[in-house]
Amino acid sequence: MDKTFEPQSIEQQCYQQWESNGLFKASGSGDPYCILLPPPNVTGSLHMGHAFQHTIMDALTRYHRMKGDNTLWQVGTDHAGIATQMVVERQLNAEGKTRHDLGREDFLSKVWEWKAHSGGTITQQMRRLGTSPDWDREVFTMDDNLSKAVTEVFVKLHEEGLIYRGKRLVNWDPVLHTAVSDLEVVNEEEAGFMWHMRYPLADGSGHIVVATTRPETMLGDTAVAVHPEDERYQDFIGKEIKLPLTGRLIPIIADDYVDPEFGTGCVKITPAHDFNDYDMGKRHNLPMINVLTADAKINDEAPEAYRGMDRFDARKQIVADLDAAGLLVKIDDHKLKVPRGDRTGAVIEPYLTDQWYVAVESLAKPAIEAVESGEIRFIPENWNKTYYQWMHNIQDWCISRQLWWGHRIPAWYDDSNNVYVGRDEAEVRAKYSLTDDVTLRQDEDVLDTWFSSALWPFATMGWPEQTPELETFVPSSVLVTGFDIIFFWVARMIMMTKKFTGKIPFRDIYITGLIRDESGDKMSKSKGNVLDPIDLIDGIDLESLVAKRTSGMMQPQLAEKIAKRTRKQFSEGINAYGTDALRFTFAAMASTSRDINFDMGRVEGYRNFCNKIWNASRFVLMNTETEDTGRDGGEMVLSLADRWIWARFQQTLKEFEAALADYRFDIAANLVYEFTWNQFCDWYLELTKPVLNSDASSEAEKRGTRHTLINVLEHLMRLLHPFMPYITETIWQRVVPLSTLQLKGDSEQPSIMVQAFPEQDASKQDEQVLSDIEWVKRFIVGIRNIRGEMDISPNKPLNALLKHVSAEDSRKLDAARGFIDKLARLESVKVLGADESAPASATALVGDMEILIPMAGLIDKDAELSRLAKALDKAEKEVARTQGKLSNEKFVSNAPEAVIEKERAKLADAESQLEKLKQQHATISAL
RNA sequence: GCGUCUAUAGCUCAGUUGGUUAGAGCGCUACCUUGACAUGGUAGAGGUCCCCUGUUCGAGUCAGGGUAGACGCACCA
Repeated sequence: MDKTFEPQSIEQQCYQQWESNGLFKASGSGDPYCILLPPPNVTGSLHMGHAFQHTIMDALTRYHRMKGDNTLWQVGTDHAGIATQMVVERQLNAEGKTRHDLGREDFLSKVWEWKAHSGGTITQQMRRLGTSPDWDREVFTMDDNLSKAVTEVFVKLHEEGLIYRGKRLVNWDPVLHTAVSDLEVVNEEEAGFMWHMRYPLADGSGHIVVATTRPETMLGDTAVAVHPEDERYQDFIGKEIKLPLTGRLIPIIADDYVDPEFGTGCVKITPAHDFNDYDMGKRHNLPMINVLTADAKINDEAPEAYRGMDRFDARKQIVADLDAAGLLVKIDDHKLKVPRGDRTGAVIEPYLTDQWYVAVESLAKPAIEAVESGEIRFIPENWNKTYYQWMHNIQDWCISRQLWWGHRIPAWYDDSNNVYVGRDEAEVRAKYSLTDDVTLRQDEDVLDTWFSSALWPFATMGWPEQTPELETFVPSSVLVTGFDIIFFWVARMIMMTKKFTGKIPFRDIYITGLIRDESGDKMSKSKGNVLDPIDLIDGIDLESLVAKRTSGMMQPQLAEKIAKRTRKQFSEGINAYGTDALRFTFAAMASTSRDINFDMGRVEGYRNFCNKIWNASRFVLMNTETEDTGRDGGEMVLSLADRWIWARFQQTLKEFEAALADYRFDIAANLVYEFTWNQFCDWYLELTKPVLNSDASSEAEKRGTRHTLINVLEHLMRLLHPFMPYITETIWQRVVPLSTLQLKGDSEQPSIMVQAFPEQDASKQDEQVLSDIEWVKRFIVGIRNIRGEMDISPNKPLNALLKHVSAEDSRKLDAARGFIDKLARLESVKVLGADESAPASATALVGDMEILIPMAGLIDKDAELSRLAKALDKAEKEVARTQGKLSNEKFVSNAPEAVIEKERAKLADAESQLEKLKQQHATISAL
């Protein structure tokens, strides 16, 4: 084996082996365990959030597969209507064309072409991460069977009246020329203005001043509203205004909605361009005048002067014209929330159009109940509050999009615009008895991408066919996802799955935190702080990293700053840490926190951990590969250390599985890290050396230790495998032939990933052995302590004297003498009788037992005195603390007996220590 | 406005139902090339658990109030 772990030399080959041997498939036996991959956009490439979530999903999948469950990780990608269409349109634009030049059909075949060519990026990257979904079941949301499910759901919901078409105000993206749902609009506060404009009364008797942030919409005003009880405006209610620039007459109305405190207390009402005004327009039966075109230019409803102007140019012109007419009162600075499309960043317009909607109220009810009843569980639990809050106020879902790429709406119109919904044109004709002479044209619109995503839990299992998978893997076991798509996706899956299968889609919803950079900022291209998980695996040199971070920027002026920052932070580029280190980092960071600041230091630390595992394995193999490990029988004697490491392994295993059951991957990761490094490497491997290297040990003892070394390592590899698939597989391949494991699966090409997870074995949990080794450790550490602080070379053999040795101490000493001599490097150990006096010595305490290292020629008096002073101080504080507690009458009468007992024991310990330390201090001082 | 979350070592974070002297990794200090590993070993330093008040025998943990920050939903034209 190489001296250091080289991940790149093993990973890819390892993965190909697993995939080509079909090891990712559900076994078909055992309890079903299923995870649905949140389908990433085909346009996407793997980011840190994916890598994090995929690590969690893969760890769960591998763990349950090894536990013997019938484990399926269902994989697939999403057609991502808007995102994908934008990518392909951008390519066309670069050639100086638009999608309209190609026409719908040709454009769509271009998109399919793009998908075939570039759509596989993310799934290839997932393979680099070592993920183990069943690739043979990979699904694309526009596959035929998925499309069939989409149509089926649409038709059924329509038949039940839960999908309807209507003319309403929608969020309109004037760049994309499509409606978007509320969720696709982000409202950010921006600096703007409040214009105060004078509206003259029609009878010339005066005027009223309205305040607005959007003066250009005045072209579509159909009323001015005041509060019914606003004393200032009582006389105006019912009068008419002559709307400036248009000359239209509009009424002054009274409505509770108006806040008299805000602005002037008079609101211009534009029902076709504002959601609140729309409602008011309905209440008062106001006309709705749409003054905008689909790309947000002024349309022909407006006076000729403004027609064809962009909305923002029109704003300037209208303000100027009002000013010129003496109607502009003032302009105040004003902060306002500006709605922008989450894809385009364009300012969204409320826009009056015909769209398709899902009436969600009746679907929401059972979806709320599924969580309230505990049938579906959020982890961490408080996310259910977010869920309820949204679900209780849920609005009808606008599902039609004026795009080309997506599931086309299964609705047809005749020449009189009567609408017919059905699975296809033939069915529509039959259903509505339409003869062939009636021409039908299909609705041009497609469905919101999230409509098909909502069907993911059952559509991927073959619905509407009644398949065995549908039976077995619905509900799935756990959904692992980020909180950003609870509404977009999670809630809608619950609604749709309940509706169409009667079952819940998943039992647990594990909501992960969001990966941010090391100082808590969101990773974004414009901040230049994005890390590519693949770069952490393979490494990247500085120049390539800078180039990557500064290329293709929306705002090129930021490039210089980003380059500078990158050069400072990664002066050496990024090392190749390997997949296992990256995965382990994600696992270790997966606490309940909602923001996770990604710290490169952690990856480096866990890369070192990989190396530690690698070298520990080298040590084990060096001592076992050409030796008898007891596979074929032969007498074996297990040392105290051998029995201890098994007991310690069992303890770790138990806690590890408990942590996984609670989705506490951070705890699980820390447990195995601690066991591997601090127990197995630091202590156990050292404890085997005295056995293996000593002529005094019998062949049976050596065999027992070799057997333990190889088999604990083999168990450890299986324990670590869900988090670190590559390194464990690689080492395991070398280790398993020497172990006594009963192989599962293909015996020609065995793989760790289909072996059984280590089993908890109560018979190996041995408290006595655990406490014996703790005693040994304290003994050894005590001596090392003296060496460290007295500056005695670790190589110098020492002679130790022991005082106050109990029968129990004596037993432990006998059992562990070989280990202690070697690890503490002792030349001799002598137990002093009660009446024997000791020479001046440095001391260490192990419980009541005192270890003395005679100072003659070795020890610096002052150093030992200061060491003792420190220990004395500690002991004194402890005595004072416990005494204080125990002398408190209230504590003694109120605290549970066990707690009091514990305090008493602590006090006794501390007092006896203090006594010994005082004596020792006196002895040394006297020298 | 309604709701959720966060604040612990220089940095990034753990700390279960209140009960040892509050932990880990990284970083830092000193020593160490010892035949698994310097991506290592041994020893060590480092904390007003954001602040205040309360409940309790006992609070990092519970309650109330504040401060600072993050996020979600709804929004006033």
